[in-house]
Amino acid sequence: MAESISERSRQILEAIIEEHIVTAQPVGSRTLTRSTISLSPASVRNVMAELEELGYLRSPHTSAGRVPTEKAYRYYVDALLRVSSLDRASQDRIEQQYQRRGLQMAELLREASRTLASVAHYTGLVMVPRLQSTMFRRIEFVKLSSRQVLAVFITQSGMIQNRLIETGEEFSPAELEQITNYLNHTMSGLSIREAKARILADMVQEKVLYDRLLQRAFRLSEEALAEVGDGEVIIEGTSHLLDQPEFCDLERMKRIFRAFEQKSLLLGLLDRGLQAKGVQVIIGSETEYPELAGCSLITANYSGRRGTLGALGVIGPSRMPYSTLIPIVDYTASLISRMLDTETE
Amino acid sequence: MAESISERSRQILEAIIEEHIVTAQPVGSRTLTRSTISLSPASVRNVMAELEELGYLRSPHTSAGRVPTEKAYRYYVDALLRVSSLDRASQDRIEQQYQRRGLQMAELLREASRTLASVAHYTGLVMVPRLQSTMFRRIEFVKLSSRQVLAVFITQSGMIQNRLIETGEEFSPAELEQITNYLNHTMSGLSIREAKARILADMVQEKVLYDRLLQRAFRLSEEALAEVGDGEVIIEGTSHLLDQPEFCDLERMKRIFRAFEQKSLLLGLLDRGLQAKGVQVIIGSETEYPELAGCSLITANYSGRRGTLGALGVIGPSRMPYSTLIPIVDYTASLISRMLDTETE
DNA sequence: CTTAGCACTCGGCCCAGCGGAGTGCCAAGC
DNA sequence: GCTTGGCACTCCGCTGGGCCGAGTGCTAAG
Repeated sequence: MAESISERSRQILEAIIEEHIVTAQPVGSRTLTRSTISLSPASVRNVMAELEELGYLRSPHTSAGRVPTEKAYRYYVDALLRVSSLDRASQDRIEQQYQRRGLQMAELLREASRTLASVAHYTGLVMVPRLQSTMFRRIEFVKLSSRQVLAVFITQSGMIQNRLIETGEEFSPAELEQITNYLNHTMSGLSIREAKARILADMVQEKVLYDRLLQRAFRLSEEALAEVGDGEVIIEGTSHLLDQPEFCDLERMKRIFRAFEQKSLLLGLLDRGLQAKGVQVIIGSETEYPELAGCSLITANYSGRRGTLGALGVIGPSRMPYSTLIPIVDYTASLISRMLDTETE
Repeated sequence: MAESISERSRQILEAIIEEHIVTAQPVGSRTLTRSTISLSPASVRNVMAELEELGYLRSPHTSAGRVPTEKAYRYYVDALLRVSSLDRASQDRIEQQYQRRGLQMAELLREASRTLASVAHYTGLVMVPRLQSTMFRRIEFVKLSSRQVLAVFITQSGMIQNRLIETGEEFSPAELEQITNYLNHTMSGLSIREAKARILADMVQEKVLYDRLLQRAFRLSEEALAEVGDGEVIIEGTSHLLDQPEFCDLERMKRIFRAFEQKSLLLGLLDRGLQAKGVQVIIGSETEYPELAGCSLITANYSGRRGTLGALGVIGPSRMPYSTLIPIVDYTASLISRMLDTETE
C-alpha cells in the first residue's frame, strides 16, 4: 500500500488543501509554484497525478486544477494540521460575548451557539444536555389548584425542568411535602434514568405494602419524570452558509437546510462524540447522512462539574478553515464548561 | 382619482393576481383569455395598460406580461378576496398534529409553528407571550443551597418561568415560606409589570419600618422578576422558502434569511398586530423593513382565558396563496387559543 | 367599445469561435 | 534517476450572432 507519502508529496498536498480552503477553486500546478512550492510546475504535476492515484485529489474535469477529496481532508486534519491554542485576543473576544452574567443554562447555551457562529462565520450547533443521563439533585412539587401540581426538578448541572401534572385526585400540601422529602432522599445521587428505573422497581415492590401515600407518590413522580424533554439542538447562524461560494450549488444547499430542520439528525451527530475527549472532526460521508454530503462538523464536548454534559460545534462545507475553527470550538467548549461549573453552585 | 375601477378591470386584475400566484410568471393577455376572461387579448391589453397606469401592475420588461404590484396584492386582500373558513377536513388534519396531550405551553407553541409551516408550506412564526404583560398567578421559592434560591413563577396563562438567584445571605426555609405567602397574597391579580412596579413602590414605602424580612423579601422578588426573558419568536420551516421559485433570486433570499436571524425584527412585526382583531396581512414594504421587501406576512392573535397572549402566522414571498393561507392561520390561532384555554385550567 | 392585424421589442436559447488555464507526456539536462 | 522546459491537447467560460416565441402597442375596421 502506498500509504507512505513522501515528505514532498505531503507538502504539496498540504499546500493544495490550504489554497483550496481559501479560494474554493481547483488548484493548479502553477499556482503552487508561485507561492509555497519551489519546484517547477511539471514536477508538481507529477506529484499531483500520484496523489490523485492515491485518492487524495480529484479533478473536476481534464483541464481544471485539483480539488481535495474527503480522504485528503481527513489526512490533513489527522496528520498535517497542528492546532495551536487560541490566541489571547480571540479568547477575549469570545469571552466578551458572555458579559451578561447570571444567564440561565438555556440562555447560556443559546448565546454559545450564536457566538460560535459569529466568531467562526459558520453555523453554530449546541446540544442541550440530555436530562436522562444527568444527575438528579432535587425535586419540588407546587400545588397550583385542586387537580394541578407543578413538578420542578433540578439536576446537579443546574438544569431546571418543570412539568405540569394533571392529577386525578387531590394532594394535600402535607402529602406533597412528604412525597417531596421521600423522593429527594431516595433519588439523590442517581441519574434521571436511574431514578425512573428506581421508581418503577419500587412501585412493584411496595405494592404489597398498601401504603396509599407511597403509591400516589410513585405515580406522581413517574409522571414528573416521564418523557423528559430531551434532544434539543440549538442552531444559529445558518445564514453564514449563504456567503459560502458553495452556496451557488442550490440543490446541495437545499439539502443542507432541510437537514438542519431535522434536529434529530444533528443530535445524532453531536451525540456520537459524547464519550470522546477533545475536539472531533467529522468529514463528509463520515456523518453517514447523505443529506450532509460535502459537509463537515467540528465538535467538542462541554461538561459541568460532574462530567460531560453535551457537545457543541460548527457545521459547514467540508472546505472549512479547520486550523482556525478547531481552536475556536475547543476554546468555546472549555469556556462553557467553566461557566457552567462556576455558575451553578 | 381613478380609484374607481370598473367591474371588468377588477375581474381582470383578480385573474392576473391569481394566475401569477400559481405560476410565479408574468401574466400575458392571451393566457387570461384562455381561462377566465372571455374577451379578446387586445381588449385585455387595454385594461392591463390602464391597470399599469394606476399602479396595480408592472411589466418586468417590454414583452413580458404583467406582474402584480404590492398595491395590487393589498387591493386583492382587502377588496377581492372573500375568505371562507377552513373546511372540516383541513381542520381535522391540523388538529391531528396536536394529538400529544399535556404539552407544556412552550412545546405547544413550537408545535404550532411547525404545523403551521408544514400545512401552509411556508415559514411559520409564533411569538411567545410577553411575560411582562401577563397575569401573575403564583410564585414559589425553592432553596437549593445556602446561597442559591430557585424562584419559580407561574402566570395565569400557564407559563412557567424559573430563575436561579444567587443570594448574598442565607434564607431559612421558614423565611422563604413567609416571603412566598406574602408575595402570593399581594401580587395576585397583577400583571408581571405591575407586580414589579408594586415591589419597587413598596420597597420605598416600607423602608422606614426596618422590617428586615420584608426588605429581604423585596430584594429577592425583585431579582426573581428582573429581566424576565421576553421576546421570543419561534421560526420553523424556513426550508420551505427554498422551494419557492423566487429562491433563484439569491441576493434577495440571503436578505430574507438574514432577517430571520434577527428575532427582534420578526417580533416587531408580530407585535404590531397585537391589539387588532382577526387576521392581519402585511404586504411588502408595509413591513417597513427593507430586508423584507417582497415578503408578506399573514398573522393572527391567539389568546388564553385572560385576553390576547401573542401572535402567530406565516411569512414568505408576497406572491402567496392568501386565500388558502388566511383560513389556515386563522384556524390555527383559534385552535391554539382553545388549547391554552382548556389546558391550563 | 371591441377586435383583428401588424410591426416591434426583448428575453432565452442555441451555436460557434476563441482565449486561457491546466494537464500529460516526452525528451533533454543536471 | 529525478527535474524541468516544451508542446500538443482538452475543456471551461465567455462572447456575439441569429433565431424563436411570447407579448406588447397601435391602428383601423367592425
